Amino acid sequence: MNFHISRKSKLSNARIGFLETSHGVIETPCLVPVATQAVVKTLTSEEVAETKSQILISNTFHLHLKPGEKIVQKAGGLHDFMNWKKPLMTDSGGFQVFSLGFGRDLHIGKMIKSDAKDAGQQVILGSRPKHIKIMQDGVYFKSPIDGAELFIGPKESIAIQEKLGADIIFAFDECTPPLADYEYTKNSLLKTHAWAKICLKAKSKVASAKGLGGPKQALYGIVQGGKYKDLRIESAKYIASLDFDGFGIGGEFGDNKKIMSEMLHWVVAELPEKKPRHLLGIGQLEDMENIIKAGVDTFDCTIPTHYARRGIAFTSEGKLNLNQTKFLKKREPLDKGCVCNVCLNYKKDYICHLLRAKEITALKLITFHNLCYFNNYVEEIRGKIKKGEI
RNA sequence: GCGGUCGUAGUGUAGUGGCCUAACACAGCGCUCUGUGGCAGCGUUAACGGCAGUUCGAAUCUGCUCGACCGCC
Repeated sequence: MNFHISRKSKLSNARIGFLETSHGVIETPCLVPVATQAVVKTLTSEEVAETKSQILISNTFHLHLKPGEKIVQKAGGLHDFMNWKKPLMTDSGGFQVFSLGFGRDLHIGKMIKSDAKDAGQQVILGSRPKHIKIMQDGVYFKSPIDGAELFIGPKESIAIQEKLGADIIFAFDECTPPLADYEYTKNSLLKTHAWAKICLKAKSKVASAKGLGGPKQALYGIVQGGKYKDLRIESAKYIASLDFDGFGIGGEFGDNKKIMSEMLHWVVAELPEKKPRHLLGIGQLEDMENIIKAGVDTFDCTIPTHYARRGIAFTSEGKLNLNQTKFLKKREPLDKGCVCNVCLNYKKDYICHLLRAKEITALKLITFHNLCYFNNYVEEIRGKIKKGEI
């Protein structure tokens, strides 16, 4: 993998870059749609390509469970398996350490809102999640399929990701819970750092016969540190000192936009200029300009696809909940300025009807539109950087 | 015409004298969702067919009435 920066903003940390992989080049900053189970839910890979999506991210944990990396490897790797010709990333499973652990116990996501804090819940040093065991060398999960104990540590994650064969893979980390106190976060950080080193060591230096894994596969380290400035900086410094091809920034980012930008600036200041930075799991429309201005090159987010399946379309008029009956009377496209295939061919009344009739095509149409809308939105931001506006 | 059964939120049901300020599911309306359960959660709107009576007290018992369904002439 190669990364070239073609333009740097004079007004911010924003930059235009080209990330070259063996499956093509992507222009950054760039949204990475989420294909957890080797599919962008509701769409075929060809349809995803039509939404101007440049790269997708799949998930190590989920694909390890189903269908298992051996099946994918036999199919020739993820690209062939899912018929996606462009670049791919795989997340390491580190997020599942949170989402299946404290996330599940406390019914929280990584973006905690202040009312949950008021409930007095906290994760302190010594707290243990109910359904998984976080150990020094990895994590014992319980398979949701047959309840079998399932161990994933840094070595295991890398081995799986090499078999899956994405262009960019991530180090195994613990996504720190947003309710974690300083001590827990610090301790968690040390684990993530130790695992980062093991991941680097575990990664094959020689290309396999099938071209999966090996030197062509880029490995990103992940910065944690929660909401604590000194820990974020410590983590960024440490991860940056290791021989990673790029960097992921994970964990929580506060509960408002201002804090998010601030936290990103702490981290980005410590990362090498020339290597790509990926922000994990963040990408609301209203966040995009800020995270890009903070110096983020790629970012994955479930918002466009996840919201689509709840009937919510993103438009220049804001979020529209197409379940609402008022849309049955609107004979107009989701967004009047959008030229995506859905907006050119379908109207709100029809999509509203499909949603209310529980027809799966509704989810597909909105997913397609939302991805187009998000990708266009990022494209516009790239345009602004090129024009020197941000 | 006679006999019987039954009428509870939009729909389907629960409740058979006081714990009913009437419950549940779905539908409706609104909100939440950031390294994804095509989920889920939260809030909210909304009903005892009608009229008399019995009773301290009626969705519940009685009478009449209206309506639906079934059976028989």
